Amino acid sequence: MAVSVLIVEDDRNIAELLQMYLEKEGYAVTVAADGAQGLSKFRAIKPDLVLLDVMMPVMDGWSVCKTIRAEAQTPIIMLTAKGETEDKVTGLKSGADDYITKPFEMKEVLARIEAVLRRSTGVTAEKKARRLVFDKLIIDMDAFELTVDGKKIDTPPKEMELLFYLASSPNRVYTRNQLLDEVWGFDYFGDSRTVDVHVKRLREKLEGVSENWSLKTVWGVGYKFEVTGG
Amino acid sequence: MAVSVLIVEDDRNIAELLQMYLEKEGYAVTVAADGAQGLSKFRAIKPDLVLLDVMMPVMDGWSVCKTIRAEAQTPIIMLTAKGETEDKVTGLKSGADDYITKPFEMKEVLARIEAVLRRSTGVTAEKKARRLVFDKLIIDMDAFELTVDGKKIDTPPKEMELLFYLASSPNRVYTRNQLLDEVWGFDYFGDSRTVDVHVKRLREKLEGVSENWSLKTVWGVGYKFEVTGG
DNA sequence: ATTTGGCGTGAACAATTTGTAAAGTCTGGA
DNA sequence: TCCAGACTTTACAAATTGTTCACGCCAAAT
Repeated sequence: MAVSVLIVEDDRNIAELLQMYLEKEGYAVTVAADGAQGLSKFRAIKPDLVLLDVMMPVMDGWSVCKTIRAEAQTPIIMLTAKGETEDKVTGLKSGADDYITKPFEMKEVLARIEAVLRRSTGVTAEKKARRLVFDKLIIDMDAFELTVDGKKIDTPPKEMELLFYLASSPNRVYTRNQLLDEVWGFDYFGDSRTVDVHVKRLREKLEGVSENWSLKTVWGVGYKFEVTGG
Repeated sequence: MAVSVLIVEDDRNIAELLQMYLEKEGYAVTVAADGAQGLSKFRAIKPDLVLLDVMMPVMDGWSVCKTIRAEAQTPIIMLTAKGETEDKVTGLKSGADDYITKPFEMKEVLARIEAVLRRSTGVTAEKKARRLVFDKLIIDMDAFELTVDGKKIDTPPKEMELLFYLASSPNRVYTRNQLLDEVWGFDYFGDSRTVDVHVKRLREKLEGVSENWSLKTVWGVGYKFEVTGG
């Protein structure tokens, strides 16, 4: 499957240039003309990487960057005008993975994209992403640690795995049976109410920490890890 | 190319039911009425997946399962009567990949088929669009969210499914009985006026939002989701 | 205009689903 | 073996949804 790149850039010339070049290199490219549109396209297509301009109408690059970071680990490369060096700090703080200054050469863009993808897929190709970061919440399956509001919370395996699974696809609903299949294993034949109990215990650990996400019940269907735009 | 499924089941009703549903989902279905026939058809068409009943004349499910396993890695899902929990162990030992207990819901069968295929090959039948977008209206069955005019509207399962079904084929009329079959399930025997009530509640949520679409009554026939050129 | 069957609506009732506490079971380590 | 923590099951109240029913109105046919 092709690697997909979302370009968020209001200057149509630059956007088209990038698109043309990247498509020639075999990337699947989507273009958004402002921050708001970028965010909505991001949610719709879940690209492998985002090229994000800083100066944009409607919603600037930093905001988009932070919002994306609150929902996903997708690598982000920021594009900014020359001379705004202080932006670099802001950008990296907002969660960007790399940083390119205009005017840039296409070769450089390509090189950086490949570097970032290598870095992130080097982790995700073999293993899946084993670490999820949301606002005030870190789910680290490598260290097997749950960090809530800066504090480590001792959490049993099943709860960790359940939360990790739900949070891996924010906003998506899973039925109890799906969760039993995926978290407990397809050969598990227990009562589906077991899920309820684990959700309850997770909620005790997570409640009141952030307005941006929560474990939500979808009545008559199941559960989801809901993330509201930050 | 279509994904092919072989159903080995001696109960003609169940077999036809499964066939109908799976074909509607885009699978190429072949049916065999007993174990021996199942095995010979398996060898002839080499399906991508096998649905295998346990209790059958001529050659029971376990034997067929073991024989298939000796020749191929094709995923196998066993079908068995309720309450025979020890069969679960036997089934998994015989090499089955999953296990469904009768009576089952079609949705669950589909979910399990897709789960097994995803595990083994990563290929499933074409997915339907699970998300419909109209002017000021988003029906998202993955997140199980109805968004009207930018606001999320809390909507019960039946209403969501009914709206989704109607909106999947805009301008097409469905009779109450068709809707009961498709949304409520073929085995539902309630009053068809139930549909009216759900339509009414949907209309309350949707009224006055857009000129471009509406839930319309087709007198003497049924309902449709009407979309006027946008 | 009248008639007839279909439809909209509100409310009562039934059924299902969920939150939660608590008890029971399992498991690995001391 | 015993213990402690983790997991599962059970039970029941509370919340939410699904269904039925009755009544009055409306569309279409005569």
